[in-house]
Formats: sequence, structure tokens, C-alpha cells
Amino acid sequence: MNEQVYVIDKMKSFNPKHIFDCGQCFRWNENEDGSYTGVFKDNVLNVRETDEKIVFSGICGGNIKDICRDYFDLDTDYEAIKKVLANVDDNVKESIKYGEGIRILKQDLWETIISFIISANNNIPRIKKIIERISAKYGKPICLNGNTYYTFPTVEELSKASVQDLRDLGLGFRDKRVHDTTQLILNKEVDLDKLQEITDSDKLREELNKLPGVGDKVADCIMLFSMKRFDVFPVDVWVRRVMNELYIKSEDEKKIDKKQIRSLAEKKYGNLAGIAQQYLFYWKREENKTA
DNA sequence: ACCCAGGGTCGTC
DNA sequence: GACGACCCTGGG
Repeated sequence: MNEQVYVIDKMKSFNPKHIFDCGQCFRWNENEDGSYTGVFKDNVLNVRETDEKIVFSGICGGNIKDICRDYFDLDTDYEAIKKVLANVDDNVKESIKYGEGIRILKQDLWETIISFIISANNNIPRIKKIIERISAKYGKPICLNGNTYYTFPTVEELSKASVQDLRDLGLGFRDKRVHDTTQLILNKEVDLDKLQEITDSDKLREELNKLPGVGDKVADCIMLFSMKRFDVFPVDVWVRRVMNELYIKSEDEKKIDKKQIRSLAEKKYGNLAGIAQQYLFYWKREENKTA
């Protein structure tokens, strides 16, 4: 395989930092020159901005243009989406100003399932390290610019890992969940191809809940980040925090019912709740970093 | 040294 | 439905 290049014009709704740093993905890292490199499926890609262009380059398992348009969801009009959401209220408007270049990626379903099982009661730096170790041990190597990258393992590849193997990679109590989920998918007790056909989000969430380690929050992340279900609204500690600050104003944020937050989001943001969630999450988290 | 929190889920009461 | 426990790591 040789290196391919794809170039598009710069646009407001494409900012690499916003896209890769808003918590939806774990395998993109910034380079010294400010560009980002990441691995997804059998692709290793570099994304860099010039004065007027966005340049994608790397090793791809197929045509780089098709792969980028699909993965970065380049045919969805984010300016139109932002216009609708900004009209909801000033809070959302402010959060959009902060992360105007966010796009929701269309990531691999299998990788997203395992990644977000690992995310449970965990922090992002550690999640990223664990996923890298899994890939280095069970994935396949790909070289780009003198560096070796590893694909995220397929179901078959990861099914070779025992619970103890996973524990040794630092997964902690999530080892058994990842192992058992892998087996369920391998045996097609949960058929990933058929999941895509379920149009109703609540039904789809129920089906995902059959996988060990996949509760409501993880299921919502899977649907949003790999299946373009923009109507779901994953509620984690940060989103709970920001929704309480902006709207609910409860003394004890932990006591708020998750269903209350979700129905509030549905009422305010409708079928774009998931995208609103990303603006709010990014806003709150970045603010927290600099504080 | 100790405590707390991190993109939650699961088993038990 | 509510409560704790849970493996591990980094930061106060």
C-alpha cells in the first residue's frame, strides 16, 4: 500500500483540534508540527491545515477520498445544524462559538463498542493508553513516515485475548466485560450487521445493553459516535454538570435523575441532542482544563 | 502518606 | 430504585 493524499478547502465546521479533542475518539494525537495523526480501520491518516486547505494524507485500505468523506461525515451540513442549535438559547450559542469546528466522526462500530466499555469510570489519558496497548498486541502494524502504527484488532484478533491477558494490559475490572462482549459478538449472539438495521434508537439501545459493560451511557456513545444517531444524548459526569449549571440548578447534582436530563435535552435540542452534547461537553471540559 | 476522581456498570438489597 | 464496589493512575 502506498501513500495517498486528499485535499479540501478549509471550512468553519472543520477544526482538527475540536474534532479530535472533543472526547469522541481516542486514537488521534497531535504532532509537533500541529498536525494530527490517527488510526482507524486499516487506515493511518495525517490531517494538517494550510492557509486555505485541509490536507489528508496517509496509508489507506481503499480510496482516500471516499474514506475521508465517510469518516469525517463531510456531506453533512454543520452550518445548518449550528444555526438550528444556536437558536435554542444563549448557552448553546456560546458553546458552539467555542467548538465551532466540531464534527461527529463515523467511527467503526466494533472499535467504538470496546473503546467505550473501557471508558467506564476511567479517565481519557488512561483510556488512550489502554487502547494503544491492545492495538500494539493484537492489531496489525502499518508504517507511515518512519513510524509504526497498529490497527485496532478485529473481533477475531481480540478474541484470542484471555481475561488475564486483558488484565495484564491494564484494563482493571473491565477485563471480563471486554472479553465477554468480544465472545458474544464473535458468536453472533449480538450481530453487529443487524444492529445497523434497527431504526428506533430506544430499541437499538436495548440491544446494545445486552453486551456486558454496555449500559445506557456507553450505548448512547456507541450510537452517536459510530452510527450517526444524532438524537441520543449521552449523560456523563461532565454533561450532568453542565446541564445542572445551565438549567436545573440543583444543590446536589448527583441526585438528578439521568432520565430527567435526557428528556430535558430531547425537549430543548430535539433530534440534534447528540451534537449539542458534544459542543457542551467540549466547552465544559476545555474550560475546566484552563481553570 | 492519604484521598479523590475519572466520558459507568453491575450485583445486591 | 438506591447504594457500594470496582482496577488503576495521576494530581492535590
